[in-house]
Amino acid sequence: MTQKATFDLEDFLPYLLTQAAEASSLEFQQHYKGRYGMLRTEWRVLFHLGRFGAMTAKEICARSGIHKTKVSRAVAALERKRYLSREVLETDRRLESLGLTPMGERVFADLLGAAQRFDSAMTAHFTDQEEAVLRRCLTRIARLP
Amino acid sequence: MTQKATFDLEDFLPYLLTQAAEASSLEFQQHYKGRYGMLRTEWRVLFHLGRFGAMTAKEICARSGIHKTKVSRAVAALERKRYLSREVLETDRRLESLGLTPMGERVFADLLGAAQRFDSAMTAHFTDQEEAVLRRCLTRIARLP
DNA sequence: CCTTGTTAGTTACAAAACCAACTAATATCC
DNA sequence: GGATATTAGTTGGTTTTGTAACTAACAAGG
Repeated sequence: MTQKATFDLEDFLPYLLTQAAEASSLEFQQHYKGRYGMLRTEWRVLFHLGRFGAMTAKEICARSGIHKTKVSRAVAALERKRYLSREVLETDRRLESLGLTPMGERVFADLLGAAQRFDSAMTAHFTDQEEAVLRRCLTRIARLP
Repeated sequence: MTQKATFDLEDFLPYLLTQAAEASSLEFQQHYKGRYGMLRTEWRVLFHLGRFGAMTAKEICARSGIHKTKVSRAVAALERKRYLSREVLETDRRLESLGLTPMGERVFADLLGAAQRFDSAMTAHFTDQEEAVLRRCLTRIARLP
């Protein structure tokens, strides 16, 4: 990219990314927070369990990159809401299999649909080519370190 | 974009945006946090003052979109660090002109350089065309609501 | 002027994130 | 087999954020 004479915060990619992320996340919050009183980490944990089936907290951490303390609190919150149930594994009693309850499954189905529609509405602003580039670049940035 | 059969969290744009934003922000944090003990809002306020010169807190809010309570706390923190000084305006004594001290200017110059290098290093992973699309899409998303 | 309304900025309190220490169960190694 | 180390998950204490109420200065209408 040709170098600019001035450098504003809007030219700084981490800033641009943060602004875009906040704008889109805030809007989608309405669905999981407004309708189900869930926090973002709870929604993400619910998603993983709904999408991939029962697993341990450790596996959720590995898949999502969320820290174990956040997962632990999200699991406790989802359990209080009766969206999730635990079962200690007899093969290794440190481990708990975490699974969605029928109610949790219904919430997941609802939020999954909302997420798909939200995503479609967002990408409708772009051409197929733009969207492909956007997703590719974001994926690469997310894996940078 | 052609519809996918399955929908994973990685396909959800707000999630992808958040992951990319966190990855890039975390890395750049080292500069302002590691070297100067600053929080992100402090860095952003410092940037605006360095880039555009002295202004009131209200103007920082308008330019940056940061809420006034966060600006208020960031200003107080920057003042404690002696990077910023205030001057009550006699024309309207509710207003304070906020400006960087010489030390604040030095910190700004250092961080500005770091930001430019960081940005260049990031965009080096993309073609000019990809970068243009990326920035355009992000800007549009950031202004969605 | 002098009540009423607005604006700039701060502060107080509650919600949430962060980090580090902790418990309980299992694995390892002599 | 028993001390030591690891691993899964939780909890406590501190920082940071968010929200809403607050103060001080100015503005406007009567």
